[in-house]
Amino acid sequence: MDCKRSSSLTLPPCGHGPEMMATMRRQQELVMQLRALVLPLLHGVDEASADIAVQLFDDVIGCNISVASKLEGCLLMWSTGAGGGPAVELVDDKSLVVRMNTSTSTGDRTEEQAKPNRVGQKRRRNDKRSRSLVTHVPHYDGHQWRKYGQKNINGRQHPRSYYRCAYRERNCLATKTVEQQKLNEGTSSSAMASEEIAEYSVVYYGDHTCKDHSISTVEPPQLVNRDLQNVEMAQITTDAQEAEADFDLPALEVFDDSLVDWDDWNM
DNA sequence: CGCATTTGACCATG
DNA sequence: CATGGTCAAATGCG
Repeated sequence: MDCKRSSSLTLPPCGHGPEMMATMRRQQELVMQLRALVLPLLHGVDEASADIAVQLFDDVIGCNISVASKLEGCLLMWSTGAGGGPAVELVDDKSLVVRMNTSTSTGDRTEEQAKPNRVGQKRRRNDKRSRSLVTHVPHYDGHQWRKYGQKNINGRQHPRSYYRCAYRERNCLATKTVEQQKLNEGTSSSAMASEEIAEYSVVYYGDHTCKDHSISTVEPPQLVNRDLQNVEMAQITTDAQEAEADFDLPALEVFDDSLVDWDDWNM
């Protein structure tokens, strides 16, 4: 979906639309980062306060998303349908196509390699429940992801990476895509987007069903911590509060997985 | 050696 | 037919 976003979109009469949009985006990022910073601290100390904090953060973020969405709608009307690059958008659902050849979870992949016979591995990710956001730290969402693909999307500078939940063996079908956005293209609104850290647009698909720690008949996969080296990290373990920040990213990735629940983000 | 990532190919969808 | 999502062998790292 190459939204040929024209940087020369016709502005609404006030002219502050994109600027407001950028502000909303920035606000969203700040809230997310603040949340990532605060919640782990509260979690080990005061559970009740932590729960309230989770609610509050989610409410704030939800409000932000709602406003941004409406603002985006206004901007789109004014810009004659040119697709913008909003901070948060709901991916529309064209058709939700479930893969038709669901393999029998154990014995399919070993029997052949790269045969065109084995088909049906496709699933269009136009789920109504997808959530997207823009962040500097695309891997701090409290889940373990495993990368399974990368594609160059036409017209995009940076490739798109495809991740699925590392606990897929628990029938967790959550996936996400991470795509680096081009740094501030227009230099339109100065001084705000002038971070040297790249922005990533993260889109989540599906829900995590691996959240309950009650290991149900399936042992967790052997997750090696080596993905902590590259930026591809996401904390899940319960003692995640103690994670040292030996990566160059800010130590925002310390999330207890109970703190992240994107389920109610649909509007 | 076992694991996750990389990367090219396959294939569904529009 | 072009594009994007997924698979899986190859690769590399700890």
